[in-house]
Amino acid sequence: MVKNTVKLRYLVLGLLKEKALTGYDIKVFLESFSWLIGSPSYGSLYPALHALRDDKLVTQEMESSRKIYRITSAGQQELREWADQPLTQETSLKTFLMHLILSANYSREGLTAYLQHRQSQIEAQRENLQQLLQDVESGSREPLALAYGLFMATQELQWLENVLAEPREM
Amino acid sequence: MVKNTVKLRYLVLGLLKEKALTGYDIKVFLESFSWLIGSPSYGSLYPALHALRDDKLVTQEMESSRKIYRITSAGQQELREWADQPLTQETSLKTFLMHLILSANYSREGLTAYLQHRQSQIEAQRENLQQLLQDVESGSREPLALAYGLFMATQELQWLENVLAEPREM
DNA sequence: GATTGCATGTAAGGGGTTACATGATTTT
DNA sequence: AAAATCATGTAACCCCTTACATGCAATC
Repeated sequence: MVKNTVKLRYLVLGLLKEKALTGYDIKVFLESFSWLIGSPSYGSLYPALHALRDDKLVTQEMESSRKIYRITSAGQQELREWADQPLTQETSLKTFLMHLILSANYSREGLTAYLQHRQSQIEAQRENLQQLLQDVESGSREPLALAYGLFMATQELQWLENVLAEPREM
Repeated sequence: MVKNTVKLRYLVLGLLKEKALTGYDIKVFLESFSWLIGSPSYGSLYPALHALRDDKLVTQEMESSRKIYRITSAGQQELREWADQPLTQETSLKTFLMHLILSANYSREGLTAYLQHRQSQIEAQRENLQQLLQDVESGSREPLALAYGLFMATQELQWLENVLAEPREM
């Protein structure tokens, strides 16, 4: 039975927009980010490709015993519609990085808006973490996790500031 | 029907080891890290607490219309066994942060080993990202995601180095 | 010619989210 | 007394992982 695999669906579609790839290629590329967001298993990746093929959003061709997938115009259409969606509150790092991977599908304005949305969200959470860290002081809490969160929040804000300041980098 | 919710199970158990909490308290605390790893929904959190209670790993008491959960000695035992497990390859940021939150359950040696494991993993992936970024140069790839990954990898390595250099911080 | 890496796939089951529901307590 | 926040819960459904399985291609 063909399932939706919604998140992966658009990630895969976005990668195929850049370049025709095999399932294996996609897996290898996404492995580069596994320390951040993990990497999808073949058990989800291949079914996702089959579903995209069945929905005519990608084509599948054999080439020296490898299956090359190419995005169709219908696929590009669907990807555009997906990218145009209003952004939700939820922006875990995983979701955020996924959007960065698909950033080629955004207009510069859309991308800027997205980055700013992320920025304000992290700013708020950073203050919250700072407060929590002060509350524990010499307490028995989990200061390592709080310290890590605070550090990474600060660094990501730095990165966002740099990227937003230099639009040509986008 | 009571399901297992394995990952959450130990996260919750670890938080309860520090302090008696309600489901709501746990949710609010984990929300502090939502920009990094998301936050579990109540639809998974409450069933996880019920399962822990049914397994006698936590106790449940009413207190002014709130349900306070406390870890039992059986729960502490199970948590220790879980923390003693050999580490797997998989170390997404989510898994890593989860371990940091539970760091109070590790011996200093165990924690050091875990941090070093993470360190060597990120070092390898950082080199890989660097290579990928060079390969694209002026190409049509997803340089924003690669740049983000590389930046965050570098920063996390910095953090790990600092923490490992100052054991009293742990 | 055997081992390792490339490459693709399926079935069962697990762990989670979404959407829906409810009520108590505090604040305006 | 209305609105917002605190607080808990369930059921359906979804997406993904795990474990298993296969075969070709390249290298030793």
